[in-house]
Amino acid sequence: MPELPEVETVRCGLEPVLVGATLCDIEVRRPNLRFPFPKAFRAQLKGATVERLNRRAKYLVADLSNKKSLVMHLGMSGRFTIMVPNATKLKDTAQFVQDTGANPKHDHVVFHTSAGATVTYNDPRRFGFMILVDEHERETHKLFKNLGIEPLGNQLSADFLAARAHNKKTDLKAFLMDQRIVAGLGNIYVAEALHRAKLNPTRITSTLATKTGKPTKLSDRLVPAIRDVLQDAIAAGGSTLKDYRAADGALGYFQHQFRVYGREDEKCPRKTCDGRIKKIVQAGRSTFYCSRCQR
DNA sequence: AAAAGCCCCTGGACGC
DNA sequence: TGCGTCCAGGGGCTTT
Repeated sequence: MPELPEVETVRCGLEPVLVGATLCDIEVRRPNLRFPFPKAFRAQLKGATVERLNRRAKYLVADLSNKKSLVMHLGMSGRFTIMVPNATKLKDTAQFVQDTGANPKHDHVVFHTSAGATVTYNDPRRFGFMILVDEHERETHKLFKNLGIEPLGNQLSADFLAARAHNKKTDLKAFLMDQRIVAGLGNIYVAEALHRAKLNPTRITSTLATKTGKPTKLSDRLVPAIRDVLQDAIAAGGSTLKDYRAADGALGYFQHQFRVYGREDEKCPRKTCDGRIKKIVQAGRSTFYCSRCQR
């Protein structure tokens, strides 16, 4: 499910409820998600105060007062819902639960804050996970140490892309999906960024750079395409496919702005292009693009 | 070292 | 209505 814009939307929703809150209890309703919960998971969280809630790539990182960080990944189907004290009247609660559309049998973790709020993690496919890392591991843990740059930070540049693309034989789809290069893009936003940049997802990555590893005009185009699509998606509250919701239960609306993703056989949305959107499979996953204007 | 497969898991859409 | 099949916002791990 969630790529960078969805995770950022969730982070923004959770932040006002969790930051500054003390976790007075945690229900862990099964032994594992994708990975087993860490030993003493509940005990380590209980009584801790959340000092910050950050996002790194597609991870949420809650820094705790006990010098640990709770690292959470939503996998494909993970979502959070918040209930605050004012909405706990039975009728409101029932309505709210119904509105979120989540099957309560997949409510795997419930955080209770001292302010009376409840934050529930629901994840039917259980590809998500939660782990605890020590303060000193916040950047060196194996999940983080190989992560690439944040695409919305100032490290993303044509020079950077060219340097990483130099001599690479993979295609652009794989290049942008590789979290070790740029972290946070996924299947949707790679497709959307490549359309905005007029670049074919099957293009060989090394063509983003000259023989000496300097940027070509192609990498110049790719940088704003990546930034813009992510910023636009965050502004729209992410994308809602199937069951994604922001933590406050709101739907994201960026899916209405998809230019190619899920639009097989539709006309290319670029006004000056009369191509149609194609669907191909790369590395076992669908790719949507216009073969006319994306070269 | 880089790249390609396999796999984890549930549920919704579709065809018969 | 009830199957069986395919597909889905990810990424760790194993194999080439």
